[in-house]
Amino acid sequence: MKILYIEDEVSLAKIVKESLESREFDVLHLEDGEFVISEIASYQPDICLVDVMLPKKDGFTIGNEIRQLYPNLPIVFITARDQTKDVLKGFESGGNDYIKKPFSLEELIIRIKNLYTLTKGLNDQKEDASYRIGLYTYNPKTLDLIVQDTVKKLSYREAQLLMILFETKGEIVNRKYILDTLWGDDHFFNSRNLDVYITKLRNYLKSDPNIEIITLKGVGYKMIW
Amino acid sequence: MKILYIEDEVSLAKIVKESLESREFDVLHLEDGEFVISEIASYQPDICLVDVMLPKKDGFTIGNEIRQLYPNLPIVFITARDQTKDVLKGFESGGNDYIKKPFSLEELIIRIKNLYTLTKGLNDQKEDASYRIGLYTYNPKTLDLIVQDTVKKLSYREAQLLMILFETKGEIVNRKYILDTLWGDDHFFNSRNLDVYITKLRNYLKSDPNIEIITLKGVGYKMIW
DNA sequence: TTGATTTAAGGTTAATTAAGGTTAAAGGAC
DNA sequence: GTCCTTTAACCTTAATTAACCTTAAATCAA
Repeated sequence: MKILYIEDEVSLAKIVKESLESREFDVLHLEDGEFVISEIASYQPDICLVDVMLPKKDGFTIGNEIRQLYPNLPIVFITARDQTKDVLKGFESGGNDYIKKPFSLEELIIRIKNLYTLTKGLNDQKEDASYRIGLYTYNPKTLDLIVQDTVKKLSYREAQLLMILFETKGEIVNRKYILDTLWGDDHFFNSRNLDVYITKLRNYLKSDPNIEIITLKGVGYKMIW
Repeated sequence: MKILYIEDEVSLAKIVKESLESREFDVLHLEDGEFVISEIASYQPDICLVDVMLPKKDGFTIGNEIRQLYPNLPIVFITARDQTKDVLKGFESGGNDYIKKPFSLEELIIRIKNLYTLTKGLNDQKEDASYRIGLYTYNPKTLDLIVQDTVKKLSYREAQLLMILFETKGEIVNRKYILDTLWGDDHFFNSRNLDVYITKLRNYLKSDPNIEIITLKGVGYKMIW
């Protein structure tokens, strides 16, 4: 996880950078925001940590510049103790947070992690993405299978099976592979179990006639849409 | 091991103090040297860490005062980057050291370390470290779970469970892991106990519909928001 | 070679069992 | 007493097992 850190107090910055690095964060420290846009372009940070009180350009101005080009890049502002909340209000959107000076390192790390996980779905397609299966949308985080207005929450087993079929879309998955993956072995009872779950999924997915879970007898399954 | 730390830059001081404390040092921070003698008398430090550049009374003056009354108390001076060695020469005796700003925490610790001992006490100075859980804010120190205007004070067990779920946000936690961690074993009664606390937490957290504690039957739980 | 028959694999639905949820009451610590 | 934790009773739902049905491949008779 990469953090762009803009702070003019060199003594503080050095300590914070060092501490963050000891916790496996990757930190680039800048003393001012002069070249922040080009730095973001080359460094590709996951989060920005910006001191509000800066000599050349103040932190909010920098924040605005970042927002315009990178609307989903989370920013944590570091503000003076006595600064009012009102000043920050405009920035308290989903992608921002602030922390008061003097701050606890623990608190800073928690806020960074929190903000990052909150927003990572926005920039990063991988983490919070939902999958499209024909007319359906499946969200692996919430286990929700959605079509039009209806939401079906899948059970653990259903979700596991759907993911295997999704991952191998258009290809053949061996029955044995599914059984071993989900139940640990391909014992007779589990085999019948799999049949049951295949039926369930076919049922859940029947709103879209183009989605098919094709049986390849003696071999496995193939899901297409 | 107790450290008396005199530093006027509050931001830097807080981080240094916290970092030292996280390594089992006990730190008393003063923003100036005004009452240093009485503080030493009551706090009984093993070492003093003194910034040279202070607004009211400069660090060397403080050092001299300490020396007169406590000739054997070691003092580490923190000096500005461009300050010459000559200024410090008079103080480079057996009982003193100095470190240049900006300094590495590791370097500081090495210099202090001659009296390093492990103590059990954890850092209890963390002021308002709090966690964000959806619309909620949770303060692990006060055990307050806050949403809008309402504050719910969690019990010990509730807090433990919430922390486990929080730490593993978005990931699956095994039921067994929770049971072993909170109750020491996964006997039947404890298992029912866990169910009770899951219900409680779900209730407390229901103001934010995006927060879910998903059951993965036969496996565990996954908290998302 | 081709259609009928066999057979094993898988499909469907329902019953059973096990896991967990909910609520309330009992027990304990302060 | 009061608050928290544990125990308990009963309820709900998911996972498994079971029974019976269907289908596709394999075998076989003409």
